[in-house]
Amino acid sequence: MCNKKIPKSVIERIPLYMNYLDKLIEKDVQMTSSTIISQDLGLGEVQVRKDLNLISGNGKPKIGYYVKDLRQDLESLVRKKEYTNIVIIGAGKIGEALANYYNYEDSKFKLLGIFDNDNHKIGKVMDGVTIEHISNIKEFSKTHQVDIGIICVPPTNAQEVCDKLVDSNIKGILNFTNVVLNVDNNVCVRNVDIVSLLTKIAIEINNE
Amino acid sequence: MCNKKIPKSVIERIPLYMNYLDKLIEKDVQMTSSTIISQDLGLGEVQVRKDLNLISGNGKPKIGYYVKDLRQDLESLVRKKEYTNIVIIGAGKIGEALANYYNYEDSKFKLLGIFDNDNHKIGKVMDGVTIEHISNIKEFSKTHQVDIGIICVPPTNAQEVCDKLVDSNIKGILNFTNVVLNVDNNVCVRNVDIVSLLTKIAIEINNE
DNA sequence: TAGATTGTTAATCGATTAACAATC
DNA sequence: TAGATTGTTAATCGATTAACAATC
Repeated sequence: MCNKKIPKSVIERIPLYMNYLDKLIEKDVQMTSSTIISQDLGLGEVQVRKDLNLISGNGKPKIGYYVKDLRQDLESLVRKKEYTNIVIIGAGKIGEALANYYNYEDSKFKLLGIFDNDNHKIGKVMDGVTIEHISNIKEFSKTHQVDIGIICVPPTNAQEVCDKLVDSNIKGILNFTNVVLNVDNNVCVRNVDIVSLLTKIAIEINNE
Repeated sequence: MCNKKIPKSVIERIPLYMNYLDKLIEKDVQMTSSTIISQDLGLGEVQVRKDLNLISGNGKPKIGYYVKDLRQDLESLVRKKEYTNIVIIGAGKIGEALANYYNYEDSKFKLLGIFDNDNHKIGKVMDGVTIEHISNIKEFSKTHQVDIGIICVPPTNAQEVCDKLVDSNIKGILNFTNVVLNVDNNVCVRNVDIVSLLTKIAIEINNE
């Protein structure tokens, strides 16, 4: 469908560019350039130039980039519709924190549903969304176009929940457990394990 | 001090190996090998062999590795003392969720303190730790050896809090805001921005 | 025109993978 | 010994950086 394949390394930097451009738009800045962006973000100048050329290709020599156009080019890489729809699985502390997360409101991610397996929680409303039973997820995803599922359940249930999401045709998973999830390679998984992150930091400061 | 410099790419995989070995130890498995590990974790065989050789170097031809010894070699990369001490800055939803995080208990990370700037929260006990005012952090870190600070404050306060941590001689920072923190390069920062993570997933599933 | 910025081509660097000799 | 595993050396791959020509 889209044949412009973006390297992993570039994908890692895209949110950085998006946040940066959003700030420029807030300040009503019209134009920018690879040089300026690279300085402000602490990246290599050529790296930024290559990234932007790949992402947009609308740079003008001597001029640079129109901020709004560039922002739109980034946006179209991320979604072809207005919102990316997400669901949260697991209405515990982490799930709750995510549902309330201060960044959602002005983002293009829309929380469609929260699911849990604890009957005491079903029916409760969290951040304007009613908690449903996990067994409803497949039915739910038939009527709602769910793009990403966020797994915030205890590790023992992680793979089982993951399988349910994949079975519901959800193609993106954000995994907050420390379990290495087993999925088809057409499903995109990213992991946020706090202990793993702390461990990596500990290694780096321990070996300075 | 430690001249065995570990490449970034290897550091990324170390928590994976640690979790894996922990499971083997639970199951009382004595020996393992690069081949087995690579299959179970879905990594390249040579990659695992090279990693383990760099990390430990105690592999025996035809035999493989002693699980417990290998686990200990990994441990000594992460810390030279019993615990890595952490503090949480920001006692909001995210901070609270992290303080209660189900993984802490059996990990080697010890939560020493929680700090906030909201006087209503000071003195409250959260997960057995009393919330203190952020202005106490420097004094606190003189008497406690704090290794890592976790920033869970609103974005507008992130850089200011970061500066306080660095000023308190804390060398590792886990940043839960979407702010690009400005630090000396002897400080190690890792970022966990949910929206950025979701964005990267959205790009990948949008460009399949 | 001169300067600033672009995009591209070539060189370098680092990480992964392949091939293979060494060994318990 | 033969097989399984190790560690190492060489080849490949991808990402970054350097050099430079093109252009508004």
